[in-house]
Amino acid sequence: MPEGPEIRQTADMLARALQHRDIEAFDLQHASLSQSSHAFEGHQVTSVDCRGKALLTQLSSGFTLYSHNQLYGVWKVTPRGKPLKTNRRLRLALHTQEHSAMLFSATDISLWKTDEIEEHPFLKRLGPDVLATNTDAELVLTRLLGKSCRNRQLSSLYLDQSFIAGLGNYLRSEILFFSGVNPADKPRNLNEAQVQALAKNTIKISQRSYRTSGVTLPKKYRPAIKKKSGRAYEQNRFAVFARAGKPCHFCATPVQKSIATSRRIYWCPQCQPRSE
DNA sequence: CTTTAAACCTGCTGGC
DNA sequence: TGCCAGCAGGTTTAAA
Repeated sequence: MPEGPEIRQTADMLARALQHRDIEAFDLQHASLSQSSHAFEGHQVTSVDCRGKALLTQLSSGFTLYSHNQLYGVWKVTPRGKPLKTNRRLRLALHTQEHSAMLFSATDISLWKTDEIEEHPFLKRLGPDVLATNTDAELVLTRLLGKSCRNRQLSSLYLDQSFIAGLGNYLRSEILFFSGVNPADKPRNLNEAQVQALAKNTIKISQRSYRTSGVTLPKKYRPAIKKKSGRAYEQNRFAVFARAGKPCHFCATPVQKSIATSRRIYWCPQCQPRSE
């Protein structure tokens, strides 16, 4: 169940386990890989990167593995040979001397020649990755005010991967909230300060989520929580997302919930008034 | 051009 | 306990 920050952490995890290590064994379960042993046999993983929510595992064979987790795919890394308890369907496993990296459940998997990966139809349409080092607030601002974005509702724009890749449903609610803008507004109707805040927070909140493994609510608004999982943790990850009816941390007004672009969205009517 | 609705894939949860 | 409907942090497609 990943958005950009979670996918980037997965890429980091895979890189730690696989990068520059010999692939000693592999298991190609997914149909699209059945004739692809040559890409893995006797080779190494050169790098693991992500573009939005797509993972790109580059191999020394000159091929790059494209995989997209969608809602349900998941990568697991274990010490080599340690059995893993799961009912999920294994799609792909790469084993180094020390580790096993296994991809479960994902269906969107394909192998590309590295120099042709840009031809992938999904990658071709992506905007800049929100967590890429050269993506900054200025770039987001430029895109917000660009022709194809400025007249669209923020609620729609902030799920569109061609605007900024890696944004997703919880980041949408959180970024709009911290920017004090209403989901129904459009970039062209915001004032200067609002667009600037929005651009800045798009980067800031995404980076915070990456750094904290998915927590966008600043520490000072959260009770001390020991475990990085469980109900208390889940209920205090976000400022507004999944907090319908609960008091806004800034003004105590009940958080609103509705459906926008077929997905849940949350906002504070007091902190995020319409600007039109 | 922009928005909306439905469909698809798989996994998990909650209600009966 | 078992089954099923409904939902999920995603994406594509067609249609309005």
